Amino acid sequence: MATSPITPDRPLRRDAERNRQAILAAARDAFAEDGLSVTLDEIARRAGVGVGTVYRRFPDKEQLIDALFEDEIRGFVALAEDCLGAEDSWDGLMRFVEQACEVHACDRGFKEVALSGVHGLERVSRARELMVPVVTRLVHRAQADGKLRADVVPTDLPLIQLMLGALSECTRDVDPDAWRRYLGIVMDGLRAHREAPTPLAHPGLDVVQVQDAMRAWRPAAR
Amino acid sequence: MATSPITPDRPLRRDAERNRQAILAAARDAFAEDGLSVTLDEIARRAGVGVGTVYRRFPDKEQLIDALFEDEIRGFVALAEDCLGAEDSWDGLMRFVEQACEVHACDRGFKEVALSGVHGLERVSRARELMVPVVTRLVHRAQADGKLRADVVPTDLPLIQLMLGALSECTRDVDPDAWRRYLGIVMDGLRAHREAPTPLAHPGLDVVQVQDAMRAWRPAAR
DNA sequence: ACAGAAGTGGAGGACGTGCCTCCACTTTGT
DNA sequence: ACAAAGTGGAGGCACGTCCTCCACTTCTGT
Repeated sequence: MATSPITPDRPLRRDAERNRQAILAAARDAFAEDGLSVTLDEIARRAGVGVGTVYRRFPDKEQLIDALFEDEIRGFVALAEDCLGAEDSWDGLMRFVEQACEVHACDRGFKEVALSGVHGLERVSRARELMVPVVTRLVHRAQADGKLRADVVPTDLPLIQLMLGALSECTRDVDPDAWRRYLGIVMDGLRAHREAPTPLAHPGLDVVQVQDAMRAWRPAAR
Repeated sequence: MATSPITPDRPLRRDAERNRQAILAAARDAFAEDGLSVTLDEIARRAGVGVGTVYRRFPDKEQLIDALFEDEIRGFVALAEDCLGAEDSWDGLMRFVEQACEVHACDRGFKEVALSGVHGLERVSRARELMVPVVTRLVHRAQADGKLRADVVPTDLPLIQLMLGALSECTRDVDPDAWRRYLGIVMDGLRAHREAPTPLAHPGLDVVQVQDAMRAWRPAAR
């Protein structure tokens, strides 16, 4: 028994590694389109492999999520740090919230990982925690400049994201950019001073669109 | 065959009518607490009757919902009309949105019937449609007075409700009135003019509360 | 008081959904 | 060419909801 029969980190066989990549790619797409609730069966179907293969590579969905989203979250943190460097503190904050909404609007999986707190293992949670200090500094900087109303606190931002995310979830099929309109309204509410309303980036929906959006709204289950 | 053996509108036997009322009351409570997704089995349990009894009285859940919520919606329309009578048009609008949030926050069933558009039969849908003209007038009146920014449209209101509703769904167990804070921010965004921020009615949440709220957030299923 | 109509309850069947296992088979590397 | 590695997908399991069914109980009119 000089060498154990299975070395834990022996590289995968070539075909197996190819499948692993296919699974990751399929999962990324599926999660982005349909959110984290897609089944591993569906991911297998998209990747063109059997369910068994998926389960061998990723013992459960959480590990697949963890592997996929750690990088994405870190990338997003970097993006937030970039907003800290904007010359105008309000623009930086605004850009941050807008980009967050953008990502949430086109990647449901990311949104769920970022907002929900229940998904992901250590790696993702640790990455998520990196957000806190950056957001705090974004808020305080804009307040120090007198641009952001003094009575908001950093923890307001995730909740505002949550509101806009819920909206964009409903309007995604009706008018995918509708959230920009409501982001405009909320941001106007966040300004410290403002004589006139800032023009809204997006037109209002008509009655039929609102009806369809409402139909898309699903109450939290159970 | 002078009289058919079963007259369609013969009154129920006394005990049956008592049970019917118990079912309606239990359903009202259950829907308010847990939303429309409660099972008829659960409603039966709460009413202290068997499932069979519930199914005999209300062939399916929709009819039960229809029977329950028609009145509630009409009552709410009346309340909206009342806001139209407020001497200050902005206060009227504000009161309307606030009351809507209040109802949504403490009666999940009502919120789902009012917002989702998929529940309820004719009676409820007809009642829901009564809202449209009232909301339109509330908005136009506040705009005519120069209080509400000119670029909002009546259809913005349901979507704003939806945003705040999503938020209040998440924070209900952490801080049931947290929605008031974000309503304050949004309303400030809706004002046509405003030098300084209007003081917020509710303090911000701390980091732990936000974490718990996020944990409560459930992405739209499937 | 009694007959028969009306009403009851809740076990359990039908169905749907998602997770994951298992093993006869195929592919790869040496 | 042969063993080790990898595969696929049918199907088992667990769960949850909806709703039916019928032996039993309760009511009501006479």
